[in-house]
Amino acid sequence: MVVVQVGEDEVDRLFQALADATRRDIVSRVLVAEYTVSGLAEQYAMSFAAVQKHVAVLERASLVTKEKRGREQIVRGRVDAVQRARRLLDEYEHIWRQRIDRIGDLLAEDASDQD
Amino acid sequence: MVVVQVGEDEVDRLFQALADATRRDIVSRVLVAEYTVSGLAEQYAMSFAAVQKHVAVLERASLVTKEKRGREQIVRGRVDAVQRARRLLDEYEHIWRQRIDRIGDLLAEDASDQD
DNA sequence: CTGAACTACAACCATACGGTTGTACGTTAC
DNA sequence: GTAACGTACAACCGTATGGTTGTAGTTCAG
Repeated sequence: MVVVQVGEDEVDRLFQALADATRRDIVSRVLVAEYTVSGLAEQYAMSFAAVQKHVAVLERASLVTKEKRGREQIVRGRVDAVQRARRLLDEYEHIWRQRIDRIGDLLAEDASDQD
Repeated sequence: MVVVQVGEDEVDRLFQALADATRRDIVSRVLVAEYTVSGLAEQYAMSFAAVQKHVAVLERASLVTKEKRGREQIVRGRVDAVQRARRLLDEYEHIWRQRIDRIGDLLAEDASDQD
């Protein structure tokens, strides 16, 4: 089977983390440069705690890492998680291509294929 | 800029739709073959209405289409939506590569680059 | 040492989500 | 025409989500 062998709930967390504009913006920022949590919070019109929660969601989804440096916490983006998400979508496209191939097969053979 | 020009809430819907294992399974099925809604519902240990809701979420995210045929509704996967999601993630990787390039620049030049 | 800065976390609120059951309506079959 | 099928949708429930404020613990500066 072509089904990916990553934990389903892990994938859930990945896409769920990406399903918020603020979080996607955070990801694109921390992929470019390092930010402290408060440095990120300054960028958005919401409370510090709200941004803190967003970062926590991203961390649980492995999209960012936090590293304590003195009294501040450095946030960095993890491109490998992004790549994994992209690869999952690649698989869907691959499945779809097989469908196209199968249509070709059906046209070539008899139409007696059901399951 | 490399920033994609798709509505943010549209992207929200896309990733949010993908953030559920049942919905991802539906997508992979309807990318391979056509299903009726009740045909899909048979595949899962949940009520028909629950599956119906999942399909509605996928439809709102443009990941599937529904086409009425007689008394049944045919569900098909839209690979273009999958591709768009994949392309969004591609951009994140691209941003990340630019960061790598920038690090190279900093090493080559003087370290007087801040913003 | 004291105060300010950075973070963590709990409590709370409104809303959305995933699931259920029940009802209603168009379509097919007999 | 009637019964069964496929679908749509509303109402409801428990829980998760995204936001807030408030409190408390570390760490840095003076």
